[in-house]
Amino acid sequence: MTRKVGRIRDVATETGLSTATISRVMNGAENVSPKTRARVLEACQRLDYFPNPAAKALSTAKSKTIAAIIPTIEHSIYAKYIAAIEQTLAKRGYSIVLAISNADEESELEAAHKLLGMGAQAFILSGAAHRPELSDMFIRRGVPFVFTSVWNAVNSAPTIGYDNFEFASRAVTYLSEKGHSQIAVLHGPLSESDRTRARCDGARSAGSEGICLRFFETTLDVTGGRSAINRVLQERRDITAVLCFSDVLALGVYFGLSSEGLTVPGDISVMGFDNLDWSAAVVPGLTTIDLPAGQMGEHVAAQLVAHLETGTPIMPTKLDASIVERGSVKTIRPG
Amino acid sequence: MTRKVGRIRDVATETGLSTATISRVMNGAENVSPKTRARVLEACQRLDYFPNPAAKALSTAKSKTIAAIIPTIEHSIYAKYIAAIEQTLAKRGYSIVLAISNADEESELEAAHKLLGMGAQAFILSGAAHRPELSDMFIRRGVPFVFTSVWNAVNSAPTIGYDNFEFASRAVTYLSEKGHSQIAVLHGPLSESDRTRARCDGARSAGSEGICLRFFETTLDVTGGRSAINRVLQERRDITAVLCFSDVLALGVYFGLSSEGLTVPGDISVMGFDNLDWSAAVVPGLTTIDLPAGQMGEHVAAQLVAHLETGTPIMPTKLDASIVERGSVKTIRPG
DNA sequence: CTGTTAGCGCATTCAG
DNA sequence: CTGAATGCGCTAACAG
Repeated sequence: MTRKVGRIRDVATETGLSTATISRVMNGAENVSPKTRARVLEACQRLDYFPNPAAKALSTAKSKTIAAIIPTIEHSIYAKYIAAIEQTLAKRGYSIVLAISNADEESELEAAHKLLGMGAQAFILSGAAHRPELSDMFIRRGVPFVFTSVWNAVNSAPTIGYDNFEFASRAVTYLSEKGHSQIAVLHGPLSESDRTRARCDGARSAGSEGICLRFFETTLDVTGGRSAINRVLQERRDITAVLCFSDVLALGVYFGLSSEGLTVPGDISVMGFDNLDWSAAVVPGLTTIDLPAGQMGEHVAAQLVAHLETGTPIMPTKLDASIVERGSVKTIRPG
Repeated sequence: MTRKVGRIRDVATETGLSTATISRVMNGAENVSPKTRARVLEACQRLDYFPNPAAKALSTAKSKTIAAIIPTIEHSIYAKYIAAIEQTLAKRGYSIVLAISNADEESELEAAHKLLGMGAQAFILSGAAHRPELSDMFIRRGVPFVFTSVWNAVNSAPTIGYDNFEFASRAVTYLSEKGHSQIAVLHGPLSESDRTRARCDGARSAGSEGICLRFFETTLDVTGGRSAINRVLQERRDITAVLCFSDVLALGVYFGLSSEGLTVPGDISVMGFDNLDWSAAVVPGLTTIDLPAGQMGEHVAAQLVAHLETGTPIMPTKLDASIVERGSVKTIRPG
């Protein structure tokens, strides 16, 4: 078996030029005569030459790779987010290396270690709860990082995300304006996500004015939504609306309700969180908060690349979301 | 600003040892005295030393990185698959770099180029339709690659996946055994996926024996399922079962049917493909094909790493799937 | 058990 | 516009 791939030196001897010139051509430097450039390009083609990534990275101290550590990829909202990051990065010549922490701070730290050791130039994290060593590590090494999916003005590290507290509060307000005063709030495991905790707090903050909130924790999937709504029905038949902190939960509620012979919004109103791609297609269409997951991904990716390339400081960014009104919430008493 | 990170040489001078010894310690070589090892480790800690990934990669010609190019990440089935790959690779000290091709062969080729230039040591592709240059490129460079999500015994490249043709055929057979002879088949865009084409062919192959199949192409999402079932109802009121080549489509069918006042499986039986995590939670539970997405991810990742580390040849692997029977398919005339 | 010596493949001065 | 020389940080023989 002959040598796997050509090296810059092969191209140099082949063309009778120096490696410096080849390098110039490969990197699109201006100061190369068109003739030479053409000759080099032709030889590269012929020898199937491809600059060695490791050598290049070593020489330039740039791997063109950005790491993202996410709690899980199996919730569509994260899939959308990752897709946006990848597309944005790709457009700028960067790649994304992925790690999944399973919402565990320890795994997150380990993953960060590993990805640093893989040459990631910057990090995209999720949420606000992390091991303190995490930031320390990035700061010591001068590796830029940003937290997403949350918004925290006073955070020491830049944050690009949205205010979960506010969104939840807004959702409750919306529901109360529709005349609902007995509201069940369905949410995922509090222990796993600071975003969930923030949403619960936000809901509570809006709920104090004469409307009664009941919280139900469950697993963050359709099955969880179903079992939670069953608990709701058992405990509180006076509930008129259920706010789900994920559309996935809402879907479970739809089915749980229908299997009890109850209809949405006739018997109970349902509101979601996320605005997943199917939220418009269910019957009735799900009224939900349109989380800017895609937009967030684009923002983080774009800003991180800009920072890496030109030193532009990373701007803490607070993304907004609106409530998309569809058919799942009924007005109980007008005005 | 002082130097970002310590280098091996710093640790060497700090401890009064040679870089070779430091390197030995960092790589867990046996032939280092415990005392020396401890001293080195301590110094690494203190100097916050971390081997430079690029230098290491250059020296060893190993980046410990594997690339996956997928058509889309927004279908849960792929998310599950990616998660499995990531977890398996992580356990073995490898990372996954991701690219999304949007089911476009041209983008796929570009992405492969880019990821090669990032130092990926192996490639995980999806489907069987690719630009011929793709394989050429990998072969020339001696970069291992495998195709997934499909099964093709005669493929030149190793394949780890399942037989879409067979699964679809099996699904139709299942339905016909339940007494259904007028079946609508809902599928995504034929032009975008060879797996979809294989499934259609498979269904057709099983359909020849006195049962009538009608194919409906639509977009591969819940909305697509809804609109397709409407077309079905308009064109063929004699249909008793609909086979969806994705659970996502089936969900749309559920809602489309219910909004027409039809019930599953009372009026129409529905069968899916994928067995997504919510398929058991919908009402009625969705009878579907349990695609081994997670298993497939583990297999590919494990085999690729084994091949990279020990040269174990990659075994073409055909994964099986079973039909999980839940409540969405009714028996029309008993056995 | 530890040190010395070469590269790995490329980018980048500095000359010319 | 092009070439020669040097170094990026680490691993891997080869000595001792």
